[in-house]
Amino acid sequence: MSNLAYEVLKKNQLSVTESRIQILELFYNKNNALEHNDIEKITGEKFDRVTIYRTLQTFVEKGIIHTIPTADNSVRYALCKDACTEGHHHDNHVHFICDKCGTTYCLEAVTVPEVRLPKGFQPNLIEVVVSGKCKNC
Amino acid sequence: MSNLAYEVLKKNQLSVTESRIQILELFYNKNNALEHNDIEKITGEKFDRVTIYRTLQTFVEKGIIHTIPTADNSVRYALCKDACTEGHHHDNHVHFICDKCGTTYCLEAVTVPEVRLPKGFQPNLIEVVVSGKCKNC
DNA sequence: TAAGAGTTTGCAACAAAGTTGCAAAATTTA
DNA sequence: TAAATTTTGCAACTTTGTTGCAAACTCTTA
Repeated sequence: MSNLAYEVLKKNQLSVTESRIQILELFYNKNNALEHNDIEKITGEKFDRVTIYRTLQTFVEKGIIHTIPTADNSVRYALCKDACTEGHHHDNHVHFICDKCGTTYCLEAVTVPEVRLPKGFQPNLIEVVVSGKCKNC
Repeated sequence: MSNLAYEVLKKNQLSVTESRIQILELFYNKNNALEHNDIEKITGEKFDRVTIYRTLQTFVEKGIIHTIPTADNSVRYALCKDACTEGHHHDNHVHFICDKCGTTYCLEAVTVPEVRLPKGFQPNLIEVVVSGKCKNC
């Protein structure tokens, strides 16, 4: 069990459990976004489906991971930068989804451009999702 | 039955049926995005769930409507501009989702800004989804 | 405008995705 | 280490989406 995952849980005042440690490590090891289904497959029968749902939900609430909007209806999760805190996400980076291999990347280096909205619309969060061919395809 | 819906179906070489006309009119009347569930509720028991799914799918394929990416796992559909043709969507406009009332708008007037990607990433489609408070909230 | 070809619909049955309540197990507190 | 608290796994359920097929409808064309 890695110290990193342990410390992140502690820092967020979460009980340290097998499932939380292992699921969190999955995100640290694989450096791109994961779906609920991926996690279920990777961890095999180790954890109940419900536990995985609840763990992901908890991580989102605590600002440890964030969801990525996709045009198909799949829900993907990725690690948040340190700046994210409970209830307040600041992942103003661009997401990239590869059309070929399906991998979803958080392009931390690419910041979200300014968007001019019509009168009356007040922006809170701007999500940019680019799809195309990734560096490995 | 409106001429507009009828003509759009004809232009796209689709058989003209009750469900297609009525669902398409829904989009023309309500000027913002709709979920499958909305349509089911509005039309009541008039059409089978399966028919609605298939109708939406057909419309997407023909480029009559497009899907909007959302961070929650809901799938929303909105009318395409005329430029969209079968298999080729060009809705390079910004989408706005209101945090308060949940309404999803296509901001046709706001075009998607340029995004600089790291080496090796080739963009194909750029989706921008802004959330916040809309003009009516 | 009527018959035949082709398409679409509704039903049933199923599969996948997500949620809830609750007792048992694990973790934390003191 | 024992009690208090939290989390897990199970069962049951709801919602969402898919597939095959016969019946109904739409389109074609003579």
